[in-house]
Amino acid sequence: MFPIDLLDSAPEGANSGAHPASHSPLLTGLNDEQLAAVTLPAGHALILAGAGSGKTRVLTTRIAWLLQTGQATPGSIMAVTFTNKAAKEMLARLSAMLPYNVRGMWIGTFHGLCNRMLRAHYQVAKLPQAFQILDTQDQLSAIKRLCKQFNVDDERFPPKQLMYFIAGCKEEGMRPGDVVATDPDTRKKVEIYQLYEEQCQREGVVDFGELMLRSFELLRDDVHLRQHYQRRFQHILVDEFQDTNKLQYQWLKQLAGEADGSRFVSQSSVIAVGDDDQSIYAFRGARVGNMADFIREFEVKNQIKLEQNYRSYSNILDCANALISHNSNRLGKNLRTTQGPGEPVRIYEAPSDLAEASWMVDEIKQLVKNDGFTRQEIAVLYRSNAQSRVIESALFNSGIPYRVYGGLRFFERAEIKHALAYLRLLENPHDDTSFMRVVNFPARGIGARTIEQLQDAARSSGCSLSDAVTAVGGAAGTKLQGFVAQIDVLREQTQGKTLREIIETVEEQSGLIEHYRNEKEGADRIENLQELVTAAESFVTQEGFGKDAVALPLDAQEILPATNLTQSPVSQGLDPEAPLLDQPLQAPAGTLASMVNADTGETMSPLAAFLSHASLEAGDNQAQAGQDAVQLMTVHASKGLEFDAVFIGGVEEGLFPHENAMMDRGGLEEERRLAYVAITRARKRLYLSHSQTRMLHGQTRYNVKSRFFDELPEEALKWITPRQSGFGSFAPNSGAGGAYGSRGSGQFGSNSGWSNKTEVFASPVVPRQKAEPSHGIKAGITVFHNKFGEGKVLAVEGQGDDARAQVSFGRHGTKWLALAIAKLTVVE
DNA sequence: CGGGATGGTATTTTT
DNA sequence: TACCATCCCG
Repeated sequence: MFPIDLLDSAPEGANSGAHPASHSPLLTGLNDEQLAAVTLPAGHALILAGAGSGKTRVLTTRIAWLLQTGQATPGSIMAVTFTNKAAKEMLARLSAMLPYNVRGMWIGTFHGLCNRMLRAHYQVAKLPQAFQILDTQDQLSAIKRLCKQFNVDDERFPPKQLMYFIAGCKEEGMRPGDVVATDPDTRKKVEIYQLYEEQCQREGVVDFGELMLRSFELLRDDVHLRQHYQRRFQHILVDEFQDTNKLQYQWLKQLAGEADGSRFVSQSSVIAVGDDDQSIYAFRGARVGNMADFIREFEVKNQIKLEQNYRSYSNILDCANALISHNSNRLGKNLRTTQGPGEPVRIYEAPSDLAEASWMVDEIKQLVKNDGFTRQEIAVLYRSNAQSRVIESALFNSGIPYRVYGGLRFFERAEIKHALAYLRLLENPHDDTSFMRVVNFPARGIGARTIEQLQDAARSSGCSLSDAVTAVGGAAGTKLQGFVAQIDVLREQTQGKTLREIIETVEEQSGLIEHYRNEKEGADRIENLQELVTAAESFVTQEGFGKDAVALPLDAQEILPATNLTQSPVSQGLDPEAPLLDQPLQAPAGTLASMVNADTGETMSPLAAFLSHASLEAGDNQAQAGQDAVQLMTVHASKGLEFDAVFIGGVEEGLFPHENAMMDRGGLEEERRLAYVAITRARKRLYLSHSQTRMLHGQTRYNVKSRFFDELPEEALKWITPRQSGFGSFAPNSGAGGAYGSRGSGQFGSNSGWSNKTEVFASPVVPRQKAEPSHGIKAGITVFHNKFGEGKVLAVEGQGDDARAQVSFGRHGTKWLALAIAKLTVVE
């Protein structure tokens, strides 16, 4: 578990000022900014929370303060986050702070809360009660299936692209009818989007985007429901607001108030907490602009900046501040600390990616052996996953334990998905995605031919695959009916059983266990299947279903029939203002039996709840915690974490900033924010490194150091002398190094960096260019190439026919070109 | 139905 | 280079 911030270890004197309100133990230790944020008066507010400024503490303390001072009841509070991790964190802190149960409050992820709402009002939302949630994998296979069905040319319309299109539309709040399609390609995509929607509706499944959009529409279109929730949630707190997309913002607006002409009128208090400088998810629909829109549309009076940083020494913060100041259109913020300057930020230039990795390993050894750092507190960050390979192997070879973030998560593993598919079919036999996944797994002699027949039958009668099995004749049909019968038997068998028993029965009876038992590499998979039982068990008992977004018995207020909502909830004998103080701290085990939906009187089965949980929380993304291991992850994955020592590798043009990011508008600025996030992860020591050469896609690339180096304050940096051990083809000549010391980055801009490097790396491969060559091509000038267009010359080497130049062509990348062959014309 | 060959493709990612 | 998805064949 990684600490989210350092506030708990912040110096006691951080807030010595006497505040009248600080009599409450809740408020002690808060600095002025934090105190102001926590005790904000009713009304909308924006809290601009810098990295390491104690954002989570402010959020949770705010909620606790509202409750403690009687300004709010648990039922009137909603707190939204993006990740389950953040939601859990908030819940954990709150239950530690509050003397009573946090249950009554709506705390969760956007999707989790939407799910909760849709479960409660599934009829109004026109969903089956047992609707299943598709994750990205499921969504893609659903689209592939649809495309095959309708003979969509998957060359012209790759399923992946269609998925992005559909998800993108939903993020913007657009149904097929809302998309403005001017070209035939888009029209076709919209058509497929429409078909996809019909398919999902028929099968009773919703994807992540649909969860959000359907919930939004529910609020938008049902005035009683909307008013009910608006009245209920007097305090809405949004975490990581800079990451919200258009639809999420609209959803919040529905909850918060009504449009009145051109004005937006709201009775509740929306507190948006975020940091525009840490907005790094534009590529998946996040809209930083929501912050400005929020200020304008909600007529935000109170804006508070949390700029006091409790994490890093000032050299690190100076780097972060200086770097980010190169972005325009910021809301503006400067991190400060009372800690001293600390050590300088170290910058290392490696001759190759191998050498870079090997240097990191040496440095890590030093940190652990001499400087008292623990491996767990050391992180290696990189821009793209491909970079991890060399670092991993270097660490592996020197026997340093490490842990890589990312990769498949628990609920995404194939064997788990298979088991879940069976379970889903018990709940909802019309879930064709699940049907397809397991109809022939383990193998039952049901081949592609048979499936095609079945799909044809299902399509012509407009029913689900499960319902169509009787339409297929012959031996194939018998096999299909056998499968459906098997599912039916399972459903019968598991009736009234506990969740544990259900899963065990399904894993055994489906033949999954047997299948993996016969497989060479099956042992791990069987272990995972057993782990699934354990996960379900702990879901039922420990979590008590309160954690995640399932309809809770205590939420009976929400589960009112829509028709009754014309009356006040109070008239139903459900007082939304009733305090929940007298409720038990922990929900008793097996509370699910009491999960009655007041709407229909139906009970939400533990299985249904668990399936929602499995879709909404894919499980830990981090490998086996526990041992003291160095942490490897992308910069994106590092957001929200912090470490004593941080290495950022591959800080090179083309990689960081990434060349692909440069193509879209604002791409460079997002890359810079990404670098800002990376830098602010470090507490005590920070290393930035770049390499002259790098193996990428099986080709050696020659990269120039990142422009970001030029944006860092020289006083805070220390340029490390490369070691003299030889690595790769660009090993420095022995004795030629040692000239690095502390040097101004200003004297070599990104274009001239190379020639300076050659001073140190006086290798025969990259000789320093002294005399002006006759071809007139030299570093720094712009040239034109027939195929690649205009490019900047980074370096020139060799003479006569051997002469070659390294040219950076922007979107075409950086290339070495033989001047005798490539036709380069000098531009101007 | 499964295995091997082949070819296309390689930021970032949560729900 | 390395992974993957798809295809074709036994």
